[in-house]
Amino acid sequence: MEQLRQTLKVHHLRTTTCREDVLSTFINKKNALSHGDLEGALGENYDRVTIYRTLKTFLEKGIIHKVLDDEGLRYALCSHSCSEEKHQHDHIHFKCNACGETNCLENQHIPAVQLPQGYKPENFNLLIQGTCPKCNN
Amino acid sequence: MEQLRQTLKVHHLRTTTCREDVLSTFINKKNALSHGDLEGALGENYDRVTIYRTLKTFLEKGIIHKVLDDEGLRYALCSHSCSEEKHQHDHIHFKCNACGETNCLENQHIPAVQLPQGYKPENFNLLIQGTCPKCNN
DNA sequence: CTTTCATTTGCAACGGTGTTGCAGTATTTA
DNA sequence: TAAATACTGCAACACCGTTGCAAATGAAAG
Repeated sequence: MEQLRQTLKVHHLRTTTCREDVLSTFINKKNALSHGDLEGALGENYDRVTIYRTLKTFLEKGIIHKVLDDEGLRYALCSHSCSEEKHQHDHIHFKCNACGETNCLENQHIPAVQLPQGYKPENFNLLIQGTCPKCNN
Repeated sequence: MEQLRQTLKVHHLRTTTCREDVLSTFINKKNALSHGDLEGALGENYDRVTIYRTLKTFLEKGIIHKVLDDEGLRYALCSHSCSEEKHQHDHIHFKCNACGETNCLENQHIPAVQLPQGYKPENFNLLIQGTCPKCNN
């Protein structure tokens, strides 16, 4: 709770109940969340637009990052605290086709890829789809 | 032209001008296309909805596949003809942040990833963002 | 504690995306 | 050429994400 405020303060954001709630939702549910998920969880307390703006702000400040799967856009906490200037996201996301959850695989890094001449890579994003341990029985 | 019809026939689709035009657009422009791109190119001739349905049909038949980047959804031709049953897409997409184009890197495959216990992968999707050869000067 | 100022929120409205139902049209097959 | 089937266009709709503006809230200073 105090830690939430600390996180917001570090990123020069005012502490508001919406931001606290969104942030703690990300921390509690560990998987990636869509705007719709958050609206489902917090929608009675906050306006749609406010949640959109909160996500946008968190994105810009490097608190969360985008996660893409074939169904659309989600967001997940940045593990290694990213800054507004630098986002380093060469980690892997796993989407389970059974339960639908998408998770970051921490500590897993994307193996080096040999690109053809002239390509200058800056960001890597690997999405693996399949079945997760929970659903794999 | 005759080849287009052949492609449609192989997948048990009726040859219509819309399908021919959409397919030839994919073949001519080599990069991944969004629905909006196609609507821009063909929108005067066909209804929005028809283009959506054409894309959906091509997806199901394995003629095209989805390409995701942080701006949304695009589609690209399947190189190794996929079937309705099996889609194998362990190739790499490169999105240029300068010109905005997204391309499939043919012949490039995603290196093996060691997943934690219990994860059963089925599909791999690697998006690399950076600068492409055309823009890299 | 109160005042002030900047930031944040809620509301209303809007454009874009993608889907569905249905009637009419085009394509295939025989 | 006719009949059956598949495809298209139109209208309508739900959902996603954004913007402008007025009101409310938080931070900081007196």
